[in-house]
Amino acid sequence: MKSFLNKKNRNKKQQTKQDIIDAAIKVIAKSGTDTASILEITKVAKVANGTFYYHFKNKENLLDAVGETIIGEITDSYEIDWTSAKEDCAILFANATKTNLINCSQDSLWLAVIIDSFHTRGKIPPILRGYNKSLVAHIEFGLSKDRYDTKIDDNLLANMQSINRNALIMISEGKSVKKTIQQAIEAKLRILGITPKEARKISISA
Amino acid sequence: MKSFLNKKNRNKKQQTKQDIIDAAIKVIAKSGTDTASILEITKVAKVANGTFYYHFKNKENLLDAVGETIIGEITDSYEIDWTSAKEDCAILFANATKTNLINCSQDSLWLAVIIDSFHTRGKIPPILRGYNKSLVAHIEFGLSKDRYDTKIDDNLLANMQSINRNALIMISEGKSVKKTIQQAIEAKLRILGITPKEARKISISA
DNA sequence: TTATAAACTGAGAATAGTCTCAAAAACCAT
DNA sequence: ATGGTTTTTGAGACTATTCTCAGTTTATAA
Repeated sequence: MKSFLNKKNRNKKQQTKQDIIDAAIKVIAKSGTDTASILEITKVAKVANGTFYYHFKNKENLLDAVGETIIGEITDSYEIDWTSAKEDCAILFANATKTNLINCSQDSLWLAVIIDSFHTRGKIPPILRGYNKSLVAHIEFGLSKDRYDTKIDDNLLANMQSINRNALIMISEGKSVKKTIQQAIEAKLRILGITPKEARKISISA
Repeated sequence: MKSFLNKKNRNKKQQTKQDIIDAAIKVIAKSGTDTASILEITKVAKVANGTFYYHFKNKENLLDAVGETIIGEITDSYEIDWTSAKEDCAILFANATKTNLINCSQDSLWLAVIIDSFHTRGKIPPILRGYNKSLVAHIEFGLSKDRYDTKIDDNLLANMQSINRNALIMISEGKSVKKTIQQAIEAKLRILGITPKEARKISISA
């Protein structure tokens, strides 16, 4: 069967879908994933309620799309090949943390959605999966060089994530971005086993 | 106007109220604060829906009562007068953390509710308020003795709380209580500025 | 026993949310 | 313009939840 979809039409459809995602981000930022309702999202997006169900199977489907939209923009900083890098891995890690937190804080709506995404019951939120993988690679490298002094497990990863999350909350509440990021880096390095003094030095120069 | 409430009757009323709170804890542990419904809570408590509204103004009112019930049982370990203590404050802190985490993990339902209470939008959950106050007193003492190396601010407190929360999550997922608590203590001490080696030593002997 | 106030009940009003669907509108190749 | 196709619409079916209230039950002081 011949498709009558031409480029212009596809753009139109895409645009509506994107409008809904954008509206969802606004609504989630305001009321959180759990309480955000389709009805309000379609109202904000200025489309009929039924239009939502033409583009998305259900709410979960929408949340995935929202997650992907945001992940796509903030995960660049993790794509580091630690093994081939020449600099001290603690310094690289500090820089990656900085870039990442700055990326997340660019847009206050996204910031709110990212913070919200941290608290899920049970399963790991999609936004964090990629982060964990790259984090583990980095810590393993640091351990192999005797640079860190810790054990890699769920607890450690959770603590690292929490430090990120707390930093983002502070930033969203208006605290100084620079200072907050410095503190986050320092806390992470200390947990990894860098001495307090050195952790401070690295965090300040990052 | 004379009151016809005698002791027995008052106990009856209190009992019903307590039944509802207990049921709420069960339901919240299963489905979380946000999705727990009054209808299900009253069903579990084996009282009519209307009875709930006789005892509580609304859901928020109930959640406060639940929080208070749990706080009452777990905050004992914080009631330490740091300034008059003779032992090293880091060791005292490690012991307090241990006692506290053990208290929280005694009852799996409470554990779930406490973990759930950590993620709230906006205001600090009642369960955490008392904790913060005592935590600050402790860190201030440690700083005055040059035992710690950090700055007290919201970020630090949030990170300390997150470490507790993550430990409780690990415990609720079946990880070894002893090991998890040790890790939590170690992470907290490191963030406070104790060197990795000493933090490990203290956490192991706690 | 009886009168009175407290405690409880459950039907249902009010509200709010998800999702379906038949019909309408918009789009575009011919 | 025409007609087939895609996209959008919004009424409403369905489900779920909060909360009210008139009436019932329970307890007990007198």
